[in-house]
Amino acid sequence: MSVRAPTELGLELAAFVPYRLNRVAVGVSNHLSDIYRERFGLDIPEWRVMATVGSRHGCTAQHIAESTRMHKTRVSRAIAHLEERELIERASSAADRREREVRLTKAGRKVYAELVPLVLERERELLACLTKEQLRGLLAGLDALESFLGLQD
Amino acid sequence: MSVRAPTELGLELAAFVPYRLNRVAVGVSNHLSDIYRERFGLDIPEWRVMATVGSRHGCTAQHIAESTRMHKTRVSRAIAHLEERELIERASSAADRREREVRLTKAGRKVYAELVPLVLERERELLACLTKEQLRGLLAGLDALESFLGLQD
DNA sequence: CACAATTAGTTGCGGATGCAACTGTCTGGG
DNA sequence: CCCAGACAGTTGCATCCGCAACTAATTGTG
Repeated sequence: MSVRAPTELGLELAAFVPYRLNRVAVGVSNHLSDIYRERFGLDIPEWRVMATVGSRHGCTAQHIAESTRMHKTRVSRAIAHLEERELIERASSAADRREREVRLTKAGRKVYAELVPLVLERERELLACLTKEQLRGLLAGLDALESFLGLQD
Repeated sequence: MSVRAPTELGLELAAFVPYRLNRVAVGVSNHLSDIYRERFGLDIPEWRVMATVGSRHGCTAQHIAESTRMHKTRVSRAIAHLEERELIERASSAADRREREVRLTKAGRKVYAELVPLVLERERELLACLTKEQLRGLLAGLDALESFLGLQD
């Protein structure tokens, strides 16, 4: 199956899947970030840290970095900002004092509890533009690409 | 606070479509950039400028910015780098002297001619991990999402 | 024809980011 | 028991990026 005419010499970015994927991912991210940026003042790394910490009962920066695939310095700085805003708190782990256990504060849990439903609703709105077959195909395509690229968890 | 099942209110990033799209797009972009970064020393903005200019016979920075949806300053700086490397050249437009017509130099056309087949081959390799059904679903999903997000050309 | 508004493109600046080097802590082979 | 190496996390530094302000040229409107 050919994506474009095989005789074409040039490259049309608008039909080039890596480029289209990037553009759609950025568009979806912007569409979503309206919520956590404008309403809660979070940027992308901070939102991802909140999402990761909120779905567990405490975790390390190392775990957040692996889970979100962000660079450890990006995680470190996002954690520092969130700690300043008192949305998360850290305690040195007793078992390994190199580690610091990250948890949501009461204020952080409040933000998380407000934010998650809004974000899931945005996802639902977004996916509503797809037919069931398109959604199934898109998810299957993402599965296959994640597998090919070694991105599975 | 009330007891709740984490799967009801919690958010699992690994199953969250905006996050999966971003991760796959970054992975695909890295997979692709091995070619233009390591073999030709181009970064992403430079590669996109080359791809846009190469498929036309001269265009303006404005056109490149619209076509690639990059910020005009990002385009301006990429063009400056490529001009230093003598892969592109600029000439003031006679019709509108604010504009500068961007073209590939001979060296630029050589890089473009080598690069495009390699990049298209990478895209083919990537898409080969998908079944026909998955590819059709993915492309249909991208179409629908681009339309929903107002990203059509 | 004059001048305000618009457009193409560049640049100063503050903030974000990744890499490498660093601190402090843990661990395993001798 | 000790020290080299590994590991968690932070920070200095160079670079990248977008916003806003700027220059220069064009267009529209009276």
